[in-house]
Amino acid sequence: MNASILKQIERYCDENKYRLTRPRIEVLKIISSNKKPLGAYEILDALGQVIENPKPPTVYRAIEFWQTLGFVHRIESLNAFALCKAGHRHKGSQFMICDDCGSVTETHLCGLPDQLKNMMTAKNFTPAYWNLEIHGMCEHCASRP
Amino acid sequence: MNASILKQIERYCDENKYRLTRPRIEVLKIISSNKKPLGAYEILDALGQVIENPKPPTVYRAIEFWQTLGFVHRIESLNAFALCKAGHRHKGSQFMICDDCGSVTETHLCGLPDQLKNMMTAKNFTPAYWNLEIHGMCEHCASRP
DNA sequence: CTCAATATGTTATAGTGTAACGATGATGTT
DNA sequence: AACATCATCGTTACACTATAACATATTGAG
Repeated sequence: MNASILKQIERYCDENKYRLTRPRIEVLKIISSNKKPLGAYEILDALGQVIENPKPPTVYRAIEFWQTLGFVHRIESLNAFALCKAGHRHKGSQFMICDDCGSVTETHLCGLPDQLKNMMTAKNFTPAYWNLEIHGMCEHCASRP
Repeated sequence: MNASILKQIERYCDENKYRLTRPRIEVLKIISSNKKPLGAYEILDALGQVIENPKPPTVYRAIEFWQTLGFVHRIESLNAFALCKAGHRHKGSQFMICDDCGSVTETHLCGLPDQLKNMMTAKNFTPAYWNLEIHGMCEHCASRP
């Protein structure tokens, strides 16, 4: 289901001379094949079924690689990582996190809301990147008995 | 300089029957007397100068207490804690984090920007609380050679 | 005073992340 | 092809962040 995104990422790396090494590919596959964000050690466990006895740095390095390229995001309040489903780089991330079922949905604004932009301007703060994590209850969980 | 905020918090706890115990007070003082957010173990070190050989749970319990009341916020992307300078509870936090000097400024919107609210509505997501951390460069650092 | 609830002290350990270093593999140049 | 160079990897060891569990102490209500 995320095959097209993976293809897209693969092509992006080819075109831009980023090396698609074994641990990077496997880590990306693991992250992309999960609906929910995964902790680094969950990724490590999964990686262990594909690569011989991997160690934490292997996972963290791969994560960092994908994060730098913008294809993986870190959900700070969960210490977890998720695939970015937007086909482009972006400086900001917004997540809706259901505290009931644990599902995480990313939304793409591609820019700070005006109200916030104004606040930055007022304080002469130059934003580089940002992350918004909204906890609450998703549609599905709200409509349950 | 944060004396008035501390007084305010003290009164709030008195009025609402929240117990102001030694570790809670000391931890709050430590957090409030620092301009920058502190890590839990930095707080622990500081606490050690006031209380005999404190342990991590002592710090984490006090932090959790103040967090629940809304007087202390956790900066997720820094694993650090800061005093909330608003005299009221709020469901959302916004921080501007200068990656150059490490200063952190909290702003108070008291509500999600419309653009985001609309997105929640569209997805039928019920927000409970949220946290926005904007990294970048502060006024002071931007105007330096 | 006594009970129940709340908070603490303490030990131990779980969970998350990184520094450091040698080995390996890719790339470009002669 | 041989070499130099740089990026990546494997591995060990450890640092940092956070919590479970249980015994003890303190508080407030009846």
